[in-house]
Amino acid sequence: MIRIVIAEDQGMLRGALGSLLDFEEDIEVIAQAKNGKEALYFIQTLEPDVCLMDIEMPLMSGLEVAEILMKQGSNCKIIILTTFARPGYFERAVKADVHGYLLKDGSSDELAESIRSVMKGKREFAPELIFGSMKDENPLTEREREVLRMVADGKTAKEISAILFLSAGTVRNYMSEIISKLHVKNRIEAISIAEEKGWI
Amino acid sequence: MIRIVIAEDQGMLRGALGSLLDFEEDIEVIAQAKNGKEALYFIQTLEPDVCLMDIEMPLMSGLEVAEILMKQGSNCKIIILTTFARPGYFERAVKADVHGYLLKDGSSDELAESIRSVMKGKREFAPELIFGSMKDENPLTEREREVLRMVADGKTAKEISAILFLSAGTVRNYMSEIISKLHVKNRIEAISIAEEKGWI
DNA sequence: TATTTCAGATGACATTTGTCATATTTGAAA
DNA sequence: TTTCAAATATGACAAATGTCATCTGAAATA
Repeated sequence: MIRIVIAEDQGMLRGALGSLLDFEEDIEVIAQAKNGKEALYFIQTLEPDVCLMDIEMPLMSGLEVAEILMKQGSNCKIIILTTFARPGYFERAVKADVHGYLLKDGSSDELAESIRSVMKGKREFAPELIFGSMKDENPLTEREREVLRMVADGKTAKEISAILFLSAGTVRNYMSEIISKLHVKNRIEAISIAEEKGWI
Repeated sequence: MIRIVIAEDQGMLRGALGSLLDFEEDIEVIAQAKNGKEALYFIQTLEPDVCLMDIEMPLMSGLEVAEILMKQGSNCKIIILTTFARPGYFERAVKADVHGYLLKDGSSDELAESIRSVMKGKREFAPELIFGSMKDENPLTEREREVLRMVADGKTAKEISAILFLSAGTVRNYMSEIISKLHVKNRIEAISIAEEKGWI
């Protein structure tokens, strides 16, 4: 019997997947988490074989949970299940040594098959990701991402400079560099692109 | 037997809901649409009793489909099933005379109950919506929304003025007015707020 | 009819944003 | 050890953005 935990913040999908996977002869859904913290807790206390993990969840993202578990040397096999094929997310997931990265696009039958496959030690990655993975690397430095994240939050150069203890001019330079690197014409486009690619 | 069509672009949820609702004794899922156009086609040709409709879908939004069906005097009862409790969406849905507006947060059992209830002529609205509905009205005029949508798209005042045959100054005035109405400090915050509330 | 409202425009102004050249320091890589 | 990239800074400038007061003409409405 494969013991699994489902971590997914959208109630309807969480419930539906839970019911459907529980119908499978060899799979048992032992817990359902609605945010990252719950997921971490369930995995640490229940030690499931597999965790089906959404990325964008409240309190803690699925990627953060995977990274913590890796550091702790957990034996639970993580399968990321998400909507977006963002290269940034995928790369981070691979680095966190997840056993699968699937898109919320296939059927639940395929999902059950992937779970069995992962239990046998295989890795399951959505084909869309394999091709889109190596190209489209994040061209931004850590500092630039930090700045862009705050800009995306509506902060002005001056506010950011105060938070980061930089001069306002430096913050402007970063934005200029970001805009140039992303080949866009202003900060708003930069935000769109970076969010779309999962770079910030 | 209640004949239903499911319109939902996310494959996993569509499939899972389809399977689960089909397990119900009195419900038959006769078609699954993955975008608005398909949904419209299925409803017009198959004449289901109920359509479970997502809002944000490719090609045509669920709200557009509902509006078209109302104009055509369709008998199919529409139940909107969406993630966001945006007052803007809700208001539009009510005007399109939908029979239900539920959030993707409840369980699939509750969903089945709501479908039965709607078949009996009742209207099913998520309680979160009822309270959030009348307040938080969209303060923006049509023109302002138009401008803000383009700004959110990364366009500059000059580009927008060319598209709308306005002067660049007028576009700036609109943005100024928008920023003031939304009580924010710049265009980026204005975009965030308006998108969050479903105003653009 | 008189009044108000709305879309649109202008001009002036301050502020913010984006670009560029250039410089220093520091740590990592060759 | 030299070299290079990253982080930081400054100053100058152009362009875009945000604010305000004011104006017109058309449409709605009291």
